[in-house]
Amino acid sequence: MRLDESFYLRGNVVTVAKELLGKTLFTKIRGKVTSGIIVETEAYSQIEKGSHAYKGMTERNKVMFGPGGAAYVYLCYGIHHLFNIVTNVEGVADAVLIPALEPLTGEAYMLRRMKTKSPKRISSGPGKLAKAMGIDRSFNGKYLGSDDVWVEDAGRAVKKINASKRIGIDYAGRDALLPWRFTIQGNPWVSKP
DNA sequence: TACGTGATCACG
DNA sequence: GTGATCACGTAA
Repeated sequence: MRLDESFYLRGNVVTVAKELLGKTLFTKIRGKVTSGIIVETEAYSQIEKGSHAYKGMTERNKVMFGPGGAAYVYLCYGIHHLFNIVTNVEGVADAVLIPALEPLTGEAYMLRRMKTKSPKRISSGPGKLAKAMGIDRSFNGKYLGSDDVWVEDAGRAVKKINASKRIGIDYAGRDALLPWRFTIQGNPWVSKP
């Protein structure tokens, strides 16, 4: 069953980040459907330095200030696209980064996008995930109820969630230590710590 | 451990 | 305008 906006509009981004584990992310691009189980998430809140929204709204992050349930996609280091899901109500800029998933359907399409024949770790890392799923900046601002990108609850149970500090935000000082990275413990598709 | 790569942001 | 910076990935 497809998640609707009430899932994303909730006020606690950490809760939403945890509950996204085990859900299935889909994209459909020019008729090509790919999907994967979300095995890793990172929560970002407007009130801490790790978030793009910490210093207020800019042209890049304005989607984060809209209502939950939109995709926030941006280019990082000039090369990689990173895929986030905006949460919370309009005016509060919370978001969940999706760094890794376990391929489920359309793996052949993912391999072609990655230009590799090895199925291993094609989506373990935020940049690789976006590339494998065909996500680029044209997805920025798209609502997750659209026909291009959505999340479904397949009723998959998550046994144990592991919490750790988020990756790549050392500049955030004390906030870099927040244990807001969540992974499905033991899942081999989780990105390297 | 080093660095490619280009949009973005905070200055003027 | 311009320069520093950046929620990564890969090679070595």
